[in-house]
Amino acid sequence: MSERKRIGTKRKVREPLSHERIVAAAFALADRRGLAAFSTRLLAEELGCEAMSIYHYFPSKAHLFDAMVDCCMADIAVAPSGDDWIEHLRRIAYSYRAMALKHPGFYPLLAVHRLNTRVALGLLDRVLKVFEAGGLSVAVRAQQFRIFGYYLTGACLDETAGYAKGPSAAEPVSGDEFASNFPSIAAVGPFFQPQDHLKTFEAGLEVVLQGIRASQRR
Amino acid sequence: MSERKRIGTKRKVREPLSHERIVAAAFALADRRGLAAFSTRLLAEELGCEAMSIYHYFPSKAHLFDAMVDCCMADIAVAPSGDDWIEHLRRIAYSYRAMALKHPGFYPLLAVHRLNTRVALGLLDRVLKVFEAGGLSVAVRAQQFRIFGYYLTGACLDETAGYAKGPSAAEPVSGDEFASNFPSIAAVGPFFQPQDHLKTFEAGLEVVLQGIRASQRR
DNA sequence: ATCCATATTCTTACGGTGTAAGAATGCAAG
DNA sequence: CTTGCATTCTTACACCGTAAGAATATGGAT
Repeated sequence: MSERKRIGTKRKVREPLSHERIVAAAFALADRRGLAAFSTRLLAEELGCEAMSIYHYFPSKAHLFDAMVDCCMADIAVAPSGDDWIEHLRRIAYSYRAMALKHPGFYPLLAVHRLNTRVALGLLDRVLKVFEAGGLSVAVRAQQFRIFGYYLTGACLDETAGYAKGPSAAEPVSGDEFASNFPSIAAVGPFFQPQDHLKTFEAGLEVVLQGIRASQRR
Repeated sequence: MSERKRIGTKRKVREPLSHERIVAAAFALADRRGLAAFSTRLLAEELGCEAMSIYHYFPSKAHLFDAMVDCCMADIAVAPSGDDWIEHLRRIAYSYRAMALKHPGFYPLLAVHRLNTRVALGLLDRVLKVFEAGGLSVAVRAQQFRIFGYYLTGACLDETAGYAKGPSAAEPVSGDEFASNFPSIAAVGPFFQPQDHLKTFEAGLEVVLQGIRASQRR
C-alpha cells in the first residue's frame, strides 16, 4: 500500500535495504536459528536480496555484528532513576538481562565481544559513573564494576546458552542413567526450570549488590 | 631415538595419531591462534597429517570439541579437602579458574557449551554434593549452585575473552578521544590490568561465597 | 615368508562459507 | 535524454567441514 512500491508501475514488492532493516533481519535470523546457522546468504534470503547487497551497507559480517552489539547496548537503560545508586545499578542489571533475553540467539556473541565501539564505551562509561556516584575510590570501583559485569554476563549467558541449550555432539544421557549416576543433578533438576530463572537472577544480584554496597566502606 | 621410528628402516618420523595427541594439538592450536582460526585443516597441519585422518578418531569437529571439554572438566579438582564446605567451594572455584586460564583460547567455547557428557555431568554432580554437604535444601542449593556457576563463568570469560580480547571490527578509539569522551573508563583503565585480575576474582568470589553461606540459614 | 583382515591414513570431491571485483540496474539532476 | 551516483546483482575464489572410498600399514594365522 505504500506509495514507493508502485513508482513507475513496476512491481517493486520489497522495501529497499537499509542499515536498520538489515540489522533487524539479522536479529530475527540469529534469534530464530542460532548463531551457528547464521550466514550472509541466509540473511540475504531473509531480506529478499543477494548476499553481496548487504556489503553495500556493512563492509563485513564482523561490522554487521558490531552494529548489532551497538543496537543491544543502546537498548540498555542507564538513565538515572532515583537517589539510591544501588537501586540504579539494580535497574541497569534488570535492563541488561531484558536485553539478553530479547536476543537469546545473539547474546552469546555479545558476551564474548570486544566492546570498543563508541556506543558500547558510552554505556560502560555511564555505568562507571554510577559507581562514582556511590563514592567508591577508583581502585574499588574498578574492581566492583568488573564483578558486577562478571555476574551479569554469566547469568545471561546461562539463560541464553546454558547447560540446557549450548551445542554438543554427545547424545543425551538417559533418564534412568541420570538418576542412578548423577543423583545430585537429578535432585535439583526440577528447580532448573525457566520459571525459576528470574528468582535465581534476583538472588544472585542482591548478593553482588550487597558486596558492592559493602565496598563503599573502604 | 624411539625404536618405533625405525622399524623396517623406513623413515617414520611421526608419532602415530591418537585421541590424546589430537586433543593436545587442538588445545595448542586453539590457545595459540584462537577459536576463530581453528580448522581441521590447520589442526592436521599441526599434527603432520591430512585433515581426514582426524576423522578416524573423532567422527566430527563437534565430537573433538566435546572431548576437549571433557579434558578441561577432568582437570578441575573437586576432591574433598577439609571440613569446611565453603572452603571446598573456594578451592573448586580457584581450580576452575586455573583451568580456564590454562586454555584461554578454548575457554570461550566451553563457557557456552552444553555439558551433557558423562565426565562433565560427573563434575557438576560432585560440586552439587558439596552444596548438599552444606545442608542447603534442594531449592536453595539449586539456586546457589547456579549463582556460583554464573560468577565463575562470567569471571573466566572476561579474563579469557573479555573487553580487551574479544573480536570486533571497530577500529580502537584513540587515547585522546578516550580521555575526553569516556573519562570514567579512562580513570579505571589503570586498574584493568592482568595483575589485578586475581584480586578482583577473589573479591567477587568471597562475596558470592558469603551469599552461599548466608543461604544456609533458610 | 605369505596371505589376509583389520586399522590407519590419504585422495578426491561436494556443498557450504565470507567476500573481492566488477557488471548491471535504478534514480535524480542537468 | 544524458550523466553520474547509489544500489543491487553476478561471478569467482579460497577456505571450511566432511562423505566416500582408495591406498597403505600392521599384526595374526598358516
